[in-house]
Amino acid sequence: MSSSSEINATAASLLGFLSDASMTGWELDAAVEGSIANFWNVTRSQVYRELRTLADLGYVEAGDAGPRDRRPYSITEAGRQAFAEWIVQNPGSPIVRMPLLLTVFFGRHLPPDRLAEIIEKELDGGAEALRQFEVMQQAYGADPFVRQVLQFGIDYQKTLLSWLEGLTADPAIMPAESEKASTRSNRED
Amino acid sequence: MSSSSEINATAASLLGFLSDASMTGWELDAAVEGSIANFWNVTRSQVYRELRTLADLGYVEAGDAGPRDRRPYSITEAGRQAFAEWIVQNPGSPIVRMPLLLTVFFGRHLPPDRLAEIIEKELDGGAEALRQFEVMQQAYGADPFVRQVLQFGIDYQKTLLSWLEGLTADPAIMPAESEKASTRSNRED
DNA sequence: AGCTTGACATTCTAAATTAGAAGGTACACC
DNA sequence: GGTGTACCTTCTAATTTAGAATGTCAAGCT
Repeated sequence: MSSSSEINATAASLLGFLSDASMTGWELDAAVEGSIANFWNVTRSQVYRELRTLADLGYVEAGDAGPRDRRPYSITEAGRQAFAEWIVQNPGSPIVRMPLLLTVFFGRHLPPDRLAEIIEKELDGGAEALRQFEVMQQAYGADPFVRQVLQFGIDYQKTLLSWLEGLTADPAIMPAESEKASTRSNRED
Repeated sequence: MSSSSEINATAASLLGFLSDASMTGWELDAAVEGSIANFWNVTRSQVYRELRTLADLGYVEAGDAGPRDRRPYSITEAGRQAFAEWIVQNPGSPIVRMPLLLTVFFGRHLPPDRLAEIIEKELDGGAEALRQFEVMQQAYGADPFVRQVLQFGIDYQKTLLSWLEGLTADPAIMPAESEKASTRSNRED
């Protein structure tokens, strides 16, 4: 009630990063990409746009342009306060778009072979993502909060993977499973 | 390559519903809300807009307006084909926005008490969502594909819940946990 | 019957968001 | 000293969103 200007979660995240160190838009984009991108999608243009908005609000301050118009932004006292006000709020409801679940939902319109292919590919992708998260947890382990978020990524990927395996094992979905894993190792691509 | 007009996943979903029965925009919105809304967000306006687009493309046909401008749409042969072409594609990558994870990620800027509150609330919400999915699985159990999608919802919620419980148990995150579960069963609301 | 209320159904509009093209700079290497 | 590539920001058109605006019918009340 006391604060009239509510910032959105993306802007708030930028403030969050900036409260550790001054950064340019480019660096912020990289920071986002390397951390929260998996559960909070931000495009590069949005980083720059929000940065300008935040500057207008007085929450960040642009330093002098460096080498390639490289402009470092630093958080202001007002910015720290805005961030503090944002983060105590109840987090909003998640918004997800999972095309895979759409495909499975309408799966009865899909040739079983094709579905099997799709699931196989998702299994590969999921395993890869899981590995990524595990590597990141090694690297970023310092902050326990960050560590827990990465842990969620790991838990989630594992859940996804075993669900996918459950799909392949469901006879109502994969009826024509005649040949088992024996011949599997032959085919590669 | 053979098809020039690619439809988006939302439009495709509408075709998916319409392949079972003709429906009005309102009914489609309700169908979406009662099934895929959890993993594919669609607003009402988008339903109507896509319906018009699909009509322009010849994938659906509008029937005569009924009682309250209520206009039933039915899928055409071309529509069935477009849907068939859409569903065999590789599902795109998921896009998620989870404010909760943002909050935890920046959790060190948050008073521990407040974080505990937030987690508690999320635990409640998650338990409720889990119940919902379980009820839905009872009701919609007919189609095994739908059943599996609901199963994913259940698995996911369970993962979320145990992760949240892990958070409350992490001393690096919840340092001031003095009183344990003993008094918990008393409070009901 | 006439009136009121609320649920039903669609359309419209302003704002937010996105993807990615466009424009420009500096550094490293030849 | 010239050239290519990676760096860094800005811009624009298209898409998407939330929800206000508009209107209709049905049921219950007097």
